[in-house]
Amino acid sequence: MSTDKQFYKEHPTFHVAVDSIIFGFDQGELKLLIHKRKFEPAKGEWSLFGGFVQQGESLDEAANRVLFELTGLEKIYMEELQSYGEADRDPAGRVISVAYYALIPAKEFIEAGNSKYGATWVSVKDLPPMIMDHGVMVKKGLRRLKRRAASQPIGFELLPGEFTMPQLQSLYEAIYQEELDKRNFRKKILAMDVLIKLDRKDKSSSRKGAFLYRFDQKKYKKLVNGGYNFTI
Amino acid sequence: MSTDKQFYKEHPTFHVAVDSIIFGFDQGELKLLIHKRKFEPAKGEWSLFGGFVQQGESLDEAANRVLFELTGLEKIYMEELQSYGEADRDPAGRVISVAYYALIPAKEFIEAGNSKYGATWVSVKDLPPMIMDHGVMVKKGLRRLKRRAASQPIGFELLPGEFTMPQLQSLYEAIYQEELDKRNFRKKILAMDVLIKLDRKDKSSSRKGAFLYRFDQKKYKKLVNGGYNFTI
DNA sequence: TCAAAAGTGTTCAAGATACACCCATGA
DNA sequence: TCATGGGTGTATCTTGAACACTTTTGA
Repeated sequence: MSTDKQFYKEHPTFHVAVDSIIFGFDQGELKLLIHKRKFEPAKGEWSLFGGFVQQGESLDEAANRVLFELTGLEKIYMEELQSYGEADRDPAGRVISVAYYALIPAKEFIEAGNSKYGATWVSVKDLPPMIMDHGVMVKKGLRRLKRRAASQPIGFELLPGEFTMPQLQSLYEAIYQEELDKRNFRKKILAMDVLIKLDRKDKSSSRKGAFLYRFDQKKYKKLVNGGYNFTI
Repeated sequence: MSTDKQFYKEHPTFHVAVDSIIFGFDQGELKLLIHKRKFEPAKGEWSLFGGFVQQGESLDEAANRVLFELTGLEKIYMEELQSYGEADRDPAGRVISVAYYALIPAKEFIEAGNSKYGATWVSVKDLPPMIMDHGVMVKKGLRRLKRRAASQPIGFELLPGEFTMPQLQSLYEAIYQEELDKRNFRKKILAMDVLIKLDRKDKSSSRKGAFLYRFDQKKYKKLVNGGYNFTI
């Protein structure tokens, strides 16, 4: 075993960071959580939330830790997006960064934006310039979100546990950046038979009120095991 | 700037490796290029081809270098798949690995398999156990290939520049692991209008001979820019 | 002449799209 | 009573799936 370590030792080591593309949904808009960088270089410029991987910590663990330190949120939907390893991507030294994207439920939306880290939600339709390759990461994250949302029920991660049809539709419209026909949308979603309709209404956005639904995780898993394919 | 380096310095560094899932297509079968590991631990067990990232070298460059050193091939289709960063994934020490998948054209198939590194092509339908998390990587690579092949014309990367319809269909059957109807397959492919039919035939597999086609890269790019979506 | 692979069209079913009006409610 | 957003059904078109026979040619 000592010979192997010998072997590995010939090779260089690198700082490894995780950067998170954190999406939220509010006011009918898809938003991204960013902050102003606290140290040089590029101090004061917009940046994703990131941090260095520590000893004994996996990449996933590092990503979850960084998100937790920032927002206090745990058990958030997170998925690796892509690694960024250009030798000169960080002017302050070589850092290999693994980008993750995360979906924050609407319920937790406000608090996350009010954290002590100066986090700010910005609309994905109007993104400011960001440091280094963070803009590239976000673009890639958006593309991935679009594709994933069409083929897997991850949209629900961006909504509260109980939501209305108009809310759900508005979310998909924000992700796809296009308007959908509400009759066809309902038909499609309900045909998949993964929603539970509650007998309560949400009256916060209309006098009539809209029925609340819940996503049926168990039913969904059964369908998937039976070879079912979620598609919107 | 020295303060930043100071800042980075507080954080640990890691060995970073690339591991390549190398697919080839031959005899109607989708195959994977692997070799027997040359050093402890797990010496002599099946392993993907990998290597450590070097100073001044990006991840993509490292992946291409490793593939070149192994097969002598350049300009091969390669794409990052996923990073693997469990703290204990390598028993000989902490290594963060970035998995890539590569598609080797049929033409280069044989030479790659005959390299001095003892490379061996194995059918993806009958994979041997592999070291560490390499089996997991391959599974993920296969899933990705399936999805990509359905939505982007990457299948052509696995064929020679000129190919016949039966060959192309056989490739898709190998990727999807299911049989396709040849009339429907032709209809779909030809309807996309990205193939150039040549007036020559390949007679190596039948007396009648099958017409050769080429993939029309330019036409495809135009279609994509026009919002077209490749789908098989 | 015949074996073996290449090539070709049509029918049917399902899913996607387009589209317009009534309902419930609080102010 | 009326303004606002929620809710519903049908007709048409497009797309995918199923399916069988003829052609070419070298041995």
